[in-house]
Amino acid sequence: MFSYVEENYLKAIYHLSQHGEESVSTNALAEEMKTTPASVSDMVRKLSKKKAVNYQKYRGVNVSDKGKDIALKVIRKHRLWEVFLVEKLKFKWDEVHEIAEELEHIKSPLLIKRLDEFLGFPKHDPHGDPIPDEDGNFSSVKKQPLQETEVGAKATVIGVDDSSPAFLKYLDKVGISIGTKLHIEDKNEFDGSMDIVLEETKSITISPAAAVNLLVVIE
Amino acid sequence: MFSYVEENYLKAIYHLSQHGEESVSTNALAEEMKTTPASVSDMVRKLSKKKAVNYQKYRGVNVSDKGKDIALKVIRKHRLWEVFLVEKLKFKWDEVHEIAEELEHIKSPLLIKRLDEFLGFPKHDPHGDPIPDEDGNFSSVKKQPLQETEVGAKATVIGVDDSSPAFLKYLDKVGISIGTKLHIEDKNEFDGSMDIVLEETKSITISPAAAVNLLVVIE
DNA sequence: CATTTTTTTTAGATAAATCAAAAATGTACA
DNA sequence: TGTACATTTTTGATTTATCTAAAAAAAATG
Repeated sequence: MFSYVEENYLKAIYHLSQHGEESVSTNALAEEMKTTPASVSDMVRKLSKKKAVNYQKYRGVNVSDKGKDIALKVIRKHRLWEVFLVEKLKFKWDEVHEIAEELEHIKSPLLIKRLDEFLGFPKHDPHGDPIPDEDGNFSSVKKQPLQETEVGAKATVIGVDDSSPAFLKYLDKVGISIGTKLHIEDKNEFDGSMDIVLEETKSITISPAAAVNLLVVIE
Repeated sequence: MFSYVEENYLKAIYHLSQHGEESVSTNALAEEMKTTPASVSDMVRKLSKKKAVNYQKYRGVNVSDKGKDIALKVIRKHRLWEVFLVEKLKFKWDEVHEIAEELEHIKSPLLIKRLDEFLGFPKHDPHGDPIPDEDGNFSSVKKQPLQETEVGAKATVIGVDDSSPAFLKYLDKVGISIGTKLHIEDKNEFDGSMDIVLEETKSITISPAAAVNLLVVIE
């Protein structure tokens, strides 16, 4: 139905219209897709003929309901594969994007259903971005840096902002990984460090530098 | 370097030259690839220019060392993904081929290295076909039906020939899956049934109908 | 509001993979 | 050994995605 390339265009149009203008310009799309405005014009006309986008010459473009559905399915696949790569194959957070760009175009819906199940129905990818469900709905829980979470809250680690080897090594050392549940005991005013309890057992103190880069959702 | 389509041609040429003639005809390749002889002619000329095949007009075609290397890498990926689909995602043996046809073209060599590791370095796919290693070498152990294995032997289940739901359900019920280790206690002459011990603990009797469809390697 | 600048589209070309029809080559057997 | 049949290649076209250069439209500016 839709080619690999068309899927990528739809994903890019959806992406750009999400953070920023509701109507996406040809130039902006060309930059995102690393191609020329001329190619974008052609492709957008084609997607319009297929009813995947709303488009009027010189007026920018936007995904239609149909296009949005396709874009969200691709995003769902991308993020599930990222979880797989990090959690099961031990890739680092910053190594997975390129591979997931390929994997996201594998067609079988049953494959994705089974993968989702295998991964335990994750709601966020390793970057903390939400994974849409089969119908394109996002989980309502919002990610936030641990730093901004108040004392007394219980939270689950869903990802990191900083994926430097040093930080990942540190997390490994103190026993934090995706899915780790934690309880915030106290914030120390004088240096901003936080006292937290991991999995109701291990107490640690975490620096503000680490806490801003650790993404959690509140339970 | 080589496109998705070129990889498939190389795989098909390698495949056909394996069981049968050493030189592959245009018509045979067209049938295998579900395309026309005209298309095959074009592609083969192109692969020849790229030094992936040895080819002389009207004389058939064969993979070069370079082409063989590519074909084996694709086969390795295909079979590793099949193991993943069956063992981890609980697909049935006969559902995985089509999906693996897509997955085999994902490029990242690191992905395959990690996948191999994650799966425990399997030597055979769920159909009992050997998985080439990174250098294209096949394991020397040969698969055989349990039926042909002699009394006293210790063997490991590597796959099945029959993937009907009924047979798979039966295997599940008696506790046989890929990797199950078994010891052959006795063969009963009168009906050809076999007494075997699974994982050194569970004794069962298996009918000849089941034993011919169960593929094992001897340890 | 006319002119310049920017953005976008169109036109014409190219590369990859394909096909149907026509031409060339090889094989078989009478 | 030559003709008929089968196989293979070539030719010319088509589709998809892309590009450069040129034209058209919209936006910005004085």
